[in-house]
Amino acid sequence: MDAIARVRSFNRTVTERIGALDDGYLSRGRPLGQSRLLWEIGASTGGGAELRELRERLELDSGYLSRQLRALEADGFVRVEASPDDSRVRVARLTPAGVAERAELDRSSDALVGGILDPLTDRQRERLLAAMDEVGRLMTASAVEVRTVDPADPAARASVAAYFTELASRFDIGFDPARTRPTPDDEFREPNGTFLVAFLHGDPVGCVGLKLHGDEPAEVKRLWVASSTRGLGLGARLLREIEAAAAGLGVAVVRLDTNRTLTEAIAMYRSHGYVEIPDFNGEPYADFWFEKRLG
Amino acid sequence: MDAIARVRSFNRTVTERIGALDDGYLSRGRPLGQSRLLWEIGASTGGGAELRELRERLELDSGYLSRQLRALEADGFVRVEASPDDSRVRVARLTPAGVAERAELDRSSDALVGGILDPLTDRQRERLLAAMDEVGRLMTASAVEVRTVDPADPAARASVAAYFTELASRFDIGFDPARTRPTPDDEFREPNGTFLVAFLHGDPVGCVGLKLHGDEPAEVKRLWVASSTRGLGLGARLLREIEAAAAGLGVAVVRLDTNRTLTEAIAMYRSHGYVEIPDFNGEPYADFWFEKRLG
DNA sequence: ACAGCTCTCTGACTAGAGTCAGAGATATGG
DNA sequence: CCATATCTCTGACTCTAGTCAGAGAGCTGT
Repeated sequence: MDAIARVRSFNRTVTERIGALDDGYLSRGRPLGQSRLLWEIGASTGGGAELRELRERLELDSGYLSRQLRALEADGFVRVEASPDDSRVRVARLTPAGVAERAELDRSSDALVGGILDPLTDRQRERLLAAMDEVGRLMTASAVEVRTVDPADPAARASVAAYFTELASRFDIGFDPARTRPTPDDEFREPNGTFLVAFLHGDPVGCVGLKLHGDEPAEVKRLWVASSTRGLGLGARLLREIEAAAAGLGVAVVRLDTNRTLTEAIAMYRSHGYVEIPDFNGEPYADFWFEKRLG
Repeated sequence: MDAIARVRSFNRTVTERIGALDDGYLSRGRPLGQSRLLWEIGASTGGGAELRELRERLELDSGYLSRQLRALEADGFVRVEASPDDSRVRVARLTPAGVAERAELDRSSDALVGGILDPLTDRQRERLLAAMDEVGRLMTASAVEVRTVDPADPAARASVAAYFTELASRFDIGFDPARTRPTPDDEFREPNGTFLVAFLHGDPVGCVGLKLHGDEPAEVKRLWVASSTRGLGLGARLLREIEAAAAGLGVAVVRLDTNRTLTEAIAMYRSHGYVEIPDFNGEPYADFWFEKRLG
């Protein structure tokens, strides 16, 4: 059976069984949308959910959301009131009855999950959960999109900021961006270089920059993967993609530096054909320097 | 993370990505139901699909199906005509335009599957497909329902018939039901015994019978698993359930006989605590006899 | 031949989900 | 303070999906 047929067959089995999980929401005699909304309002931390945020999360039309909330209000599960900060913004919060109802939804959904797990032996159950985790991880990995982005773009800025924060927490000597060798935006922009950002559901979850040095080897910098997406092979993917971009720009050799605390990164460089070389840039935070000949 | 949370998380990831596969059907500007129908008609072998069969397969209301077909006819994708055998029955077949349209649907659905698989490395892809197979298998296993059924019930009859057919094809000396020791229905009925059938989507896919012998050990017979559901642990499950049923009827020891060609069954008996004993029933087709003390 | 059944079709509904335009209230920068 | 933008709400729609009752044509056993 070829790959596509296997995915299709998976799709059939899973949608049939997992699709039934939505029935938990339907089982309380309320349209699915309202139950989901009830659930989502309850999921918001503490004080309730701003409507605009709900709209964004659930991708709902504003008129539609409004009507759904009215229905939930009529049932006494939700109260909608103006936000104290900005009275254009309205905030939905569950009433005690709403909290109870949501707990009931949870329970019936749990029961449906139980219907899937209970007929299995412990060993089968463990294997199913492990396989589910694997499918979930790899499908998440495949949902990640890597795009060339201008280094001044908010997504690039956020990525680099997160990268620096990460360095500060990992390096045993801390990290001060001011002490590292600076790289102005322009050096990550064609024709001087390029910058890639990995997005998951629109949020940046990784990045990598490339800085050309004329005939000298180009430099790979700012390779970062959000902690939420570790283990998906995203670092390797960014590395592959930046190497491909470099090759496309006529680069024959790439170099990079790294810190001794970044052990996974060092292992990854070695396993992807990078070989250790002496200090080539005097970067104060670096302990190791690597090089790879492309193509 | 507990089991239920893991299933929920799987659900979220998968429905988001896999749900998109339906978009392939929607992408041609036609309601989902019609595209599915078009696809299903094309999937029928050769001459077209009988409406009653389509209705059954897709669980559609007869009026609803009729309307959908009219729409597809109006688009020139389908012709519906009376069956030559029975002119109450109508048969839907694709026109050449319909065949082309269906191929187009296939292509856009393939492209969506590709969108999932393409961003992955070969190794990741192989792991994803393997994990999908595993999830599919185990979720199918958990969809199997084992019920006590009267031995005269059509599902029980069909199971036993399939069991005999299987024996005939496996035994090196063939199998003639008339030569085996007969078991009248009543011996698989309480208070003389019991009979379990495993159902998948309403179809029988396995069975097992129990025949009491007063204070003597009870006998497990007719243990069968459909070839379509091998490898799901269904044989072991039926064995467990019949042992539980036996224990519930006060049985302390169960026995069974088996043929040397049924090697998986023999291995299963051994691994489930059955020990070999001498011939206790003179069954002409048996080569091995086993016994297990319950509880 | 005809009663009773099977199969399909039509008409008349309902419900959920979602879209769109614009009104009204409130904030904010200049 | 005014123009402009933001946020929510209402009213008026559309579409898909699906249900139900009953009519009409055709088959089958007696």
